[in-house]
Amino acid sequence: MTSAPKRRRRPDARPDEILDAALAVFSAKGFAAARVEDIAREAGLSKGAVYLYFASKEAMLNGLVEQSAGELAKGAEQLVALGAPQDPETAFRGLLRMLFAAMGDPDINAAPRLVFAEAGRFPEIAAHYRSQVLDVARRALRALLAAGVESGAFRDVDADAFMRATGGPGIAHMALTSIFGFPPDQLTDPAEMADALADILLNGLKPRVPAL
Amino acid sequence: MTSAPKRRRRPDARPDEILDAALAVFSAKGFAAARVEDIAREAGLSKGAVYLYFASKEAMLNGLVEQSAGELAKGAEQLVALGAPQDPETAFRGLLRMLFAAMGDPDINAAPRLVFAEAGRFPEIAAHYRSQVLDVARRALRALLAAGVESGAFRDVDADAFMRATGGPGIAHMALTSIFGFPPDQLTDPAEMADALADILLNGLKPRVPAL
Amino acid sequence: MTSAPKRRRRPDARPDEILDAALAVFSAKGFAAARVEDIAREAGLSKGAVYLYFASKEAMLNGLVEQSAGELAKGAEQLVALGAPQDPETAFRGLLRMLFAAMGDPDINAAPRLVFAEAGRFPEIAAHYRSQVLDVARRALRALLAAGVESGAFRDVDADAFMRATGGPGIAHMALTSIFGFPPDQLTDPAEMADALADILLNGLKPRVPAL
Amino acid sequence: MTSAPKRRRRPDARPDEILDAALAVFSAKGFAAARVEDIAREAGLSKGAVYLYFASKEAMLNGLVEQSAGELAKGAEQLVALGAPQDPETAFRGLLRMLFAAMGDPDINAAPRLVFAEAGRFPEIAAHYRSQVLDVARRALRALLAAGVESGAFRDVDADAFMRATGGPGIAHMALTSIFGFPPDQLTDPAEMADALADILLNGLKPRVPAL
DNA sequence: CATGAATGAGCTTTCATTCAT
DNA sequence: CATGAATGAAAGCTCATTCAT
Repeated sequence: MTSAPKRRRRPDARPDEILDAALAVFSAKGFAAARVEDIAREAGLSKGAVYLYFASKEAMLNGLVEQSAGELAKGAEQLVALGAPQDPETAFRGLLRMLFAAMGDPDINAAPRLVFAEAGRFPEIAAHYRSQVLDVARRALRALLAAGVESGAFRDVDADAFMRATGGPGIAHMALTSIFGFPPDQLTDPAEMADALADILLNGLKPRVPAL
Repeated sequence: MTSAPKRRRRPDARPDEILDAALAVFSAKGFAAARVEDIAREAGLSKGAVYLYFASKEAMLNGLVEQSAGELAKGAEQLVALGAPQDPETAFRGLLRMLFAAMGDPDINAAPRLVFAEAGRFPEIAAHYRSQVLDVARRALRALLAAGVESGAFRDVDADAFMRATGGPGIAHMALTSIFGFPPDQLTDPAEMADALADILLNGLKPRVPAL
Repeated sequence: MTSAPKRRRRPDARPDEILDAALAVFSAKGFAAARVEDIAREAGLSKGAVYLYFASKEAMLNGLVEQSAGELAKGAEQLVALGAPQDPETAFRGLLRMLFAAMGDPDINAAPRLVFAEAGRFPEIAAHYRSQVLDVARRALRALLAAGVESGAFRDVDADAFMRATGGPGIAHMALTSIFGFPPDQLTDPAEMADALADILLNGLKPRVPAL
Repeated sequence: MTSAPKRRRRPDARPDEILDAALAVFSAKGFAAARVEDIAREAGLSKGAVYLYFASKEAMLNGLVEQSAGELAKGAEQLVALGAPQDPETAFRGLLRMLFAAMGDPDINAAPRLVFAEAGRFPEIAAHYRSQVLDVARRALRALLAAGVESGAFRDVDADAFMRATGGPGIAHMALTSIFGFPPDQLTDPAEMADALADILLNGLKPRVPAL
């Protein structure tokens, strides 16, 4: 509560503060159109100070992506690992709920949105995301799928199709809400949306009755 | 059919040639990093000539988006309108096949990818896409859903959830293949992928047996 | 006498005009402190236009050095080659006159001064000057010396010492007049200065009388 | 004589340590491109500490020049003053030896090289060097020349020409070896080079035989 | 005395846009 | 219609200098 002395607030928080600011500005203007000075101002620093912590604008983007990729992958993996063995269906519902909650929150989906927008022109970022997020997610989903097949809850569908069926709606949700400002007609609550999806997908994954 | 001297084939094709070139360059470098000179070269014109047809770089982006939005919406609408009344399930399968074929082809998905990447910073583009593509798609899907419910093929699920469940996997497919270069494990053929998805979703949409 | 249209005076003279301007500005401020904008203004162009002809500030320096090195070496070589066979002493006097005339004229010695000042931090420039100017000069002097020895006009002194004895005073002249603004006490005319030097050196190079 | 803790050896040596560091960095990169931080590191200090001793980067350059100018002039003057009365020829040989030894040693000629490179854009430095070094050297040479004339060893040549003939080869030696990395063909030893020069010049300065 | 985080002016370079030809 | 030289407004990055600690 003491007066904050302009300079040197939290000694080691600077890099993270800058990354937060960078995410905000990149997210708002795109990487190429973002100005370092804007990031600096957003972080409460001068332009030059930013370069004490990051060697270039691109270094900030990389730092950002690494940070977010780590969090993302860890989250999904844990969730699946936790619930899968006991009850694949419940684990799947939980996964979708988390996915929609994250993808529907502009603050949380800012990093993924950025990666979507920029990965096309930064092969390193694409590769990093692929190995740190997508591959991890695929493994997690494959495990979940295997557990479900084992328990008799799921049919043995193609893992890549399963990944698209599961993750795709989340991405679509993000795009519709945070990029296009699409007004939701009925299902405003992410959890309800997730449950509605889970309802369709779990039903669709269920083993068919022999007669059919 | 007379021999054309390379240039000035169809006197009015210039704008479209430029838009094609612009799509290629925007897609490769992003709007902000794309140089008008590159677009001009790609179109076989001088830098100055481009400005005879478009008032600014942003005008090219708008033209591009309008063009692509028109095509996209028309395609989806027609497909649904055509097949829906007779056989909603077959129409749905056809829709998914078209979606995956389009989203898996880098030449075709270039425009949607671009819109995804740039809509965040161009509200007009977002609005245009929303009204010309998303709203149209929603109406078409709603009609398809209604037809399916009517015929007893589908349950009456939420339309927005249905849209996410249908379009999402297509977007995911585009991202995985064209942005992240994700290697498909088993399902390389878009049609098979579409069918696998249709299999899951149609099953999931099927009305439950009362007993269950 | 027609009105000069601001743009496009002599179509292909631009690079040379820019190099002239660059020499003036580099010479006045040094390479590092020179601003491209100053060069542009000196050349009657905008900042950006300079980059239509040279890729970078350093490219201008290189262009400058190459240009000047070529002229310099050619001049010295021709002079020596012309007079040496007939009359080494006269050729030597001519060489010194040319050297002092060049080194005493700020417009002419600007390029050598620049090379002196910057070669230390641009190894390529040093190497280029060494091979294109210094080595050529050494060969020319060696030939002159050999001709003089043959004709009995010179003793057979060390070629490198001869080079220092001949070129050094020229460099000193340049430094004293153009760098330090040293006021000449008596010998203001470069030709007289050259002749006074020639008098000392030719006398010193003369074979000693056996008795002495 | 007690063990010094590395830092703070001689309390007043700091300025000189900084000047040493500054000379090294200026010499390597040129004044404009030299960074104060590099100088500080070279001197084993923090960037800020340098400013406790020098008000600005330019102040370091001035300090450096003053220091070196003093040493240089004093050396030459003493040498000439010492030997001139007794034996002008020997004094001249000694002067040349000292000159070549100094000009051939990169550590010793660093300061003169720097002055050569920068005096053009720092009028104060040029003026200081002119009055503290060049004028002193001219007086010393004039005295040596007068002594030689008196003793019958030298002809009465122009003093400025004499200065160029004496100092020029030294400057050339410095340039060839320390700036251009010119490979010496035969005379590697500075003393031999000085003697070869002395041989030519002393011979050239000798009064002519009446008959000639 | 000493530190090093912070500042901000200034520089090189790029590129959308214009316009004389 | 077409060209491409020219413009000039940015923007990324550097670094001399300051100052709270």
